[in-house]
Amino acid sequence: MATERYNPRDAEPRWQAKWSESKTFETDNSDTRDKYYVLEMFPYPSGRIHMGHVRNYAMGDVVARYKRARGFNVLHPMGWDAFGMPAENAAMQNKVHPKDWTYQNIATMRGQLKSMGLSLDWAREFATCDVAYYQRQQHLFLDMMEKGLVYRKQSKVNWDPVDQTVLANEQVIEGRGWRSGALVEQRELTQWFFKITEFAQDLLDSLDGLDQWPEKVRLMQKNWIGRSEGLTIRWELAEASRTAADCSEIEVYTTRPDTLFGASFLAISADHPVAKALAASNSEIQDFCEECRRQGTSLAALETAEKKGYNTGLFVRHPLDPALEVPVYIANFVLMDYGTGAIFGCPSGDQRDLDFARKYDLSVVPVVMPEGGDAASFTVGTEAYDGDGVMINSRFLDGLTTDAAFQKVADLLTSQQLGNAPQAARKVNFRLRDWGVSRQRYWGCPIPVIHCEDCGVVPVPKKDLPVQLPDDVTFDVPGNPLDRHPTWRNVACPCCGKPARRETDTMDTFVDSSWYFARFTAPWEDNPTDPVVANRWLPVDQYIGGIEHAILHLLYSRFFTRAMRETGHLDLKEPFKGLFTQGMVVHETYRLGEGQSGQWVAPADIRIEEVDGARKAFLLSSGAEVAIGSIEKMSKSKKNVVDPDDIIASYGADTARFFVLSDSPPDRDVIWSEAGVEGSHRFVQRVWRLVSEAAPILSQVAANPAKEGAALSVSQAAHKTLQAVQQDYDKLAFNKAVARIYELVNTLASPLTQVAAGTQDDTYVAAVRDAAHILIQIVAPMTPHLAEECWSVLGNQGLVAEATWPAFDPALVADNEVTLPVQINGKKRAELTIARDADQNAVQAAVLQLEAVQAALSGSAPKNIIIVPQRIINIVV
RNA sequence: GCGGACGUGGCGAAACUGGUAGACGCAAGAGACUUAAAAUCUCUCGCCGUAAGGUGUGCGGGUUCGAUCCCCGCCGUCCGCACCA
Repeated sequence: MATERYNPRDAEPRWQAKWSESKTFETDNSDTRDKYYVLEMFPYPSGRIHMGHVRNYAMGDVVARYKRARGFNVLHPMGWDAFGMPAENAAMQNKVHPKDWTYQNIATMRGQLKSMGLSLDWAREFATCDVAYYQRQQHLFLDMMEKGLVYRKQSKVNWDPVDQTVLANEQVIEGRGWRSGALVEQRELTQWFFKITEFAQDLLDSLDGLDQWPEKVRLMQKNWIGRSEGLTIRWELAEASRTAADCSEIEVYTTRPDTLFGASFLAISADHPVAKALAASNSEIQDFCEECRRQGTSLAALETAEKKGYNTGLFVRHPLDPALEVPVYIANFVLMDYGTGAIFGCPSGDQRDLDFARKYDLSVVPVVMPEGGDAASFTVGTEAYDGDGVMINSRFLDGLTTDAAFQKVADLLTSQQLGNAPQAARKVNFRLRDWGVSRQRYWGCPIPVIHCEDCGVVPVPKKDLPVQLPDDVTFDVPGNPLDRHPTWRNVACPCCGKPARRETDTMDTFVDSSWYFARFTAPWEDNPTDPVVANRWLPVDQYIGGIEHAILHLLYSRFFTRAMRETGHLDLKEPFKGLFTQGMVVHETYRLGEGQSGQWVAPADIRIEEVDGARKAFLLSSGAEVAIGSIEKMSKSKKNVVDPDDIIASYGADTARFFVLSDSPPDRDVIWSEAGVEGSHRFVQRVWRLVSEAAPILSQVAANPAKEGAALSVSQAAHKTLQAVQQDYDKLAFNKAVARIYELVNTLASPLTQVAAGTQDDTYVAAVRDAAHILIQIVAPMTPHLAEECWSVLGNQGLVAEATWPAFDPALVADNEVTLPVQINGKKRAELTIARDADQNAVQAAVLQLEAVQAALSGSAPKNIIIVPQRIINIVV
């Protein structure tokens, strides 16, 4: 019987409309079933969705649909990370208002996402640039200010003098602004900061509890937070040095107080107060410090930068022996904002210090040798020894382990007085810095404060929120339009009523994405959250997104969750219980011509042929051969992009979804290929053909699995697959689920064809219908439109999207007989099929009867027989 | 430099963390149906060998009845951090 080909262009919009009409995916906060919150990282509205989005949202959608079928009350929302620079760049280039540009992009991309058939609750959609959203963000900011989690301080920034804006480190390329190309200056600006360091220890400790996060991400965060335990030690300046330094001591942070007797110099940062004091009266020092500051802008230069120092002529006294005097250098490798901006150098125990000492001819005293070494002969030449070991040349520390020496020095110096304070203090240090959120830009959330000459920094009263971005701005002049707006920045002080001015900085867009997951739980609320509702929905059970957000976004969100707890908007610490980082979608590249004159060619403009067993690419227009290049992340510059719209238009959303979930494990990159997509499309068509051809007969019999007879194997295959796919979905192993489903379709092909031919009895048809239902339900999370179409053609009422997950029959899943591989000396030589519950003796007796075994033994007794129940038999001869 | 991950057919991969290596898909080849093509269906497909058989999970060792999996030493690829005291 002939059926029509499955036409996704007809079926997909139809089912999307149906889901929308019946509000299938709108979530009710008052539903009392167990909750499940699945969230994919929301997109930046750049203009169009790309394949990476398709993969990300397809994965989330499988989870959402699967959990819904399993009976959970699922929250699966979507929104837009809508503030940020590209909108301003577009404004400058194309004279379009950032707001218009952004909302137009959102409209386009919303349409694209809807065409994917995602089971999203669109009723909760918002964009972070919606006034309603950023008003609540300002509310949070004020609450955090009140709790002391927000403060202002002077901070060094990369300043682009042409664009008149602050640049992020990654926007500085070889010391120049990425847009303007101007030499970037280091400027001191007063900036707003979030006190993320307040939670440093907790952010670190809690990582242990995030057992559903990738180990890799936890490790990255751990390193980023960078906890170290050490000692701050005060070094007294020699009398003669005090006047020039304008102080009497230098404080140093060290994690290796055990190596103190190896100290041969002190090095301070160019920004250290002592360096500044010296520079004031010495132009050479001033020049050196300037040079140190300049090198800080170039990332590449840092790697190879030579270790340079300037001998200040100052001396400090050794804390363990005042008679020892140690020279003080200004060094280009010492950072002012880590530790105390000053270090002591122990050349024998640190490669960098050793290089420095060799360069400036400072003494190198080995103080630690590896355990079991010989103290008399141990020397350090060109390689420092920075491991643990035994103390030498360290007077009263000699013979101790590094660990014991650390403790002994720490105890001694913390109880020893210098002046009227302890000479040293134990100190835990973090690499993590406070989060600077000020951006001198228009398209962001305005920081809700007012600067008054009399009252200082005054928070905007909550009743006056939102502080709304003015629409009448222009981008024809560089700099922040808010800063030069004629009226917006002028405002009366909320305290004294005198003329004052608004803060014109806006917030880093990472702030916007640090709490959107909480807002989704009640996006209509007047307050940032409804704490009762938010606490019930959070944490997000499964968060899915790119590994590129492993550190910043996830760390900031963890911080915000803690801050929102302190301000009463939430009551939990960790926002994301499960995290999954998906791989990219990559594609071959094609290049016409070589070297400089070469041009990238889009996949759509070529055809692939096999010539003498080798794949070759040819230009469609001219037939010219095109070089097939490496497989890389899809990018506009390399033209190796495939537009999801095109794919959906020609193959349908189900094919696109199914393809991005097949083949590669979801955390690895998947290679987009035309052949692969066609394979997925063939699968979709095949399922439809098999089911629809059998449908007229299947629909006349109620589904019922077979317990015996001809259809038993059909029912067994279906129920086994059901069990396996269920486990795969639980582990997000979509590629394995796909393989299982292919297998099931292969086994059902013949039974379905036989049913269609009308050659089978009712019992058989009932079993096949049961199997078909299982197939439809297990593919439904991946190819939901196809599933609905099949479901309906079988005459079923209601939607698959609303159907309960089928239960597998344990009796059909367990085999009565097992086939065991039989090894002889570890190599497989035979198979033995035997009752599943056969005991050891029965197995042994049976295996010895096997021809292959008898041949191997040739009459003699086996040396050993290993029987692993239901696994394997190994006979050693 | 430090930290981490990975390495399996022509390709993407699987193998219940010690038990039949290569499931499933892609590509390729042969055949059936067709006037023909597409679609569909059947079969073959790690390597060497006509075959029996041998061999095989980056390379070299080790533990074990048995190793893709555990241990030691190399080689290679990718990612993160980067003067952090």
